[in-house]
Amino acid sequence: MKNAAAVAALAALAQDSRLDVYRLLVQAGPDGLAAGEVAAKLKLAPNTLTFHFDRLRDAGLVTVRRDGRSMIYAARFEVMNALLGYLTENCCAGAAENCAPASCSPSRTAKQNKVPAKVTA
Amino acid sequence: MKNAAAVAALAALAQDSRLDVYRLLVQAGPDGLAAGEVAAKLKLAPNTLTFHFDRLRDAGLVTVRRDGRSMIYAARFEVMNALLGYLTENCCAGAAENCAPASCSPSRTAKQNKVPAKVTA
DNA sequence: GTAACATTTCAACATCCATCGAAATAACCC
DNA sequence: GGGTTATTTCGATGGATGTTGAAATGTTAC
Repeated sequence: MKNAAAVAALAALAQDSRLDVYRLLVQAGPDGLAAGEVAAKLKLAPNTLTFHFDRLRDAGLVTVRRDGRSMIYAARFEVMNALLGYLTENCCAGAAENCAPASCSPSRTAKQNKVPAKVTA
Repeated sequence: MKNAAAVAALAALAQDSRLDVYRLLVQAGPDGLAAGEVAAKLKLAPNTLTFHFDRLRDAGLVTVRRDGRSMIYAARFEVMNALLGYLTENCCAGAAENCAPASCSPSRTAKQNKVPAKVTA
C-alpha cells in the first residue's frame, strides 16, 4: 500500500459517523448492509449518509452493489488488512516477534489461528 | 477504546507527513527518535514538525521525553494496538476465525509467533 | 402511466487544517 | 556570562470538510 492510499483510507475513517458506518460494515461481513439499514441503525440523514459512503468508497474501503431499490454497501477486507499492515510494517525494526501484521478476512482462505473454527464445509 | 479516541487517532494519522513520522517511530521501536533525527530523515521544517508531533501526542499516539537538548518521541504501541483492535472488533460478527485482533508490541511480553526470537536475556 | 419507496445530486454555509517566517525558550559548553 | 544548538511558540493565510434542505433519479408495484 502506498502512502497516499493509506492517508486516504485513514482520512475516510477519521470521522465520527463514517467510523461508525465502517465498523458496522466490518461487523456485518462480506454480505454488507443496505444503505437504509445503516441509516436506520445510526440515525443519519440519507443524503448525509450518501456523502459518507462516497468518501469510504473513494478511499477504497467499501464496495456497492444494487439490489432492487436498495444499495448494498460492504467492507473491503483486503484493503483494511493492507492498511493495518502498512501501519505496523517493520514494527520495531523487526525485532519484536509478536508484532504480527494485522489481518482480518471474511470467510474463505481461513487458516487456523487459535480456535479450530466451525468451517462451513 | 472509545469512538472519539479512535477518530482522534485516525485523524492524526490521516496526513502525509504525520503518517510518515508515525511509521518512522513505529519502526524505531520503544526507544524512539529525537525530533531532529525525524526532521532530517523526512526533510521537514522544525516548527512544522512540532505542529505534527503535537497532533500525534494529543491523539495519544506518541510520547515525549527530554534528553539533554533533544526531545525524544516514541510511539505508544498499546494505543496503536487498541486502535487496530477497535477497527477489527467483532469482525464479520465473529464468524471469521482468522479475523485476528491486530497486535504489535515493542519488546517485552514476547510470545512466540513464528520465529523463536532472539531474546535479550 | 401513476404512485410509492430508496437513494443520490446540487448549492450554500460555517468551521477546521497545514504551512510559513520570525521570535522565543531551553540546555549545553567554554 | 556569551555563544551555539535543539526545539517550541506565535500570528497569519489559503484551502479542504461536514451538514443541511430541496429537488432529481432509479426501481418496484398496481
